[in-house]
Amino acid sequence: MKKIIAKYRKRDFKLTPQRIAILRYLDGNTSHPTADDIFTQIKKAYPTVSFATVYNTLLALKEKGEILEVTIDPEKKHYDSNVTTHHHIICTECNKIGDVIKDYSDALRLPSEILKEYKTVGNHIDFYGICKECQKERRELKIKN
Amino acid sequence: MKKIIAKYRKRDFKLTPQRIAILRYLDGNTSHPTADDIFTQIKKAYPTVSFATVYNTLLALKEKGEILEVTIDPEKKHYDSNVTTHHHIICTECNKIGDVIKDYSDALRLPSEILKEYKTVGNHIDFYGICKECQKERRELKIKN
DNA sequence: TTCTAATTTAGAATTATTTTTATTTGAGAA
DNA sequence: TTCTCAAATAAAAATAATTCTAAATTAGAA
Repeated sequence: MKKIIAKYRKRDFKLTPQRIAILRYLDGNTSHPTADDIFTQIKKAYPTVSFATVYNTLLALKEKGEILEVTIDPEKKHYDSNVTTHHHIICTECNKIGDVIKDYSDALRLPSEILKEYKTVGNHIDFYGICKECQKERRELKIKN
Repeated sequence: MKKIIAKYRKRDFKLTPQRIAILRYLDGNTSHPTADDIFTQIKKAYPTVSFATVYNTLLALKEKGEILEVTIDPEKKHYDSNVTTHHHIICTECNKIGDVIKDYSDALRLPSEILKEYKTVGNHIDFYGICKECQKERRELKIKN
């Protein structure tokens, strides 16, 4: 974390205690939190923190390329501090978002009609599945019924 | 369209004039409209139509598997009457959503760690690019400046 | 034609997110 | 260390998408 603070100090990003708390919370966090998750967490240490601060900070970090906004849950945005190439797998039962560390870029050749029409700049791949815990719950339900 | 009406009449889906108008609007429509787009369109013929009707109808159709909810725009849901395997390409300038008719299912082999953890049920692939019109606009801007 | 459960409507409520505004503060300059 | 001010904060209001509610209407079965 020391490193992180030093890094931001150099980068036109005023380090306030609230921002440091948000950075700390996001650093290495693979839970893909929403703005509300972050707000709830930061509120524990800074009871007066406002949503505006959380959203402002997330926007600033997004613009710096330090975090990604994850569009995968139709109800709300999630945030991911892992900006390296990876994908997500969402449990269709509990909506938990997991990481899939793999680069599929070579596998996705677009049809020539599309390449003619678009200057392509990237892609998103998400997977859907049922996680181990939810599979277990399903088995237990089956036994009961 | 006659066919469509006959099809729904058989399927536990009460056909009201509003619903027929929504079905007509969605049939073969590749514009990936939002609930608001649909509402605005239907209002022309049925000025008293409410958002609740649009959302109710979309939910019913989604549950029947007749349309897909497209989670690609972080601000709102889009709907797609094409339920066959295909993908989307979003223009990063104008946010227009285009179709990519191609099946990549063979190309996406999940890592074994994931296969151990999840019973996989599907995937979503989206592409990002700049569409022809926006490329043109960019060129014209460059000339002006 | 009648009946009834499903659907529609208008409007209020809810939820996520953004904006506004007045006040406070981090951090560089003196 | 203190001063200064652009940037950040907090509280609250605004906005936008979606859902809920309760009363009125209606599609389609009988």
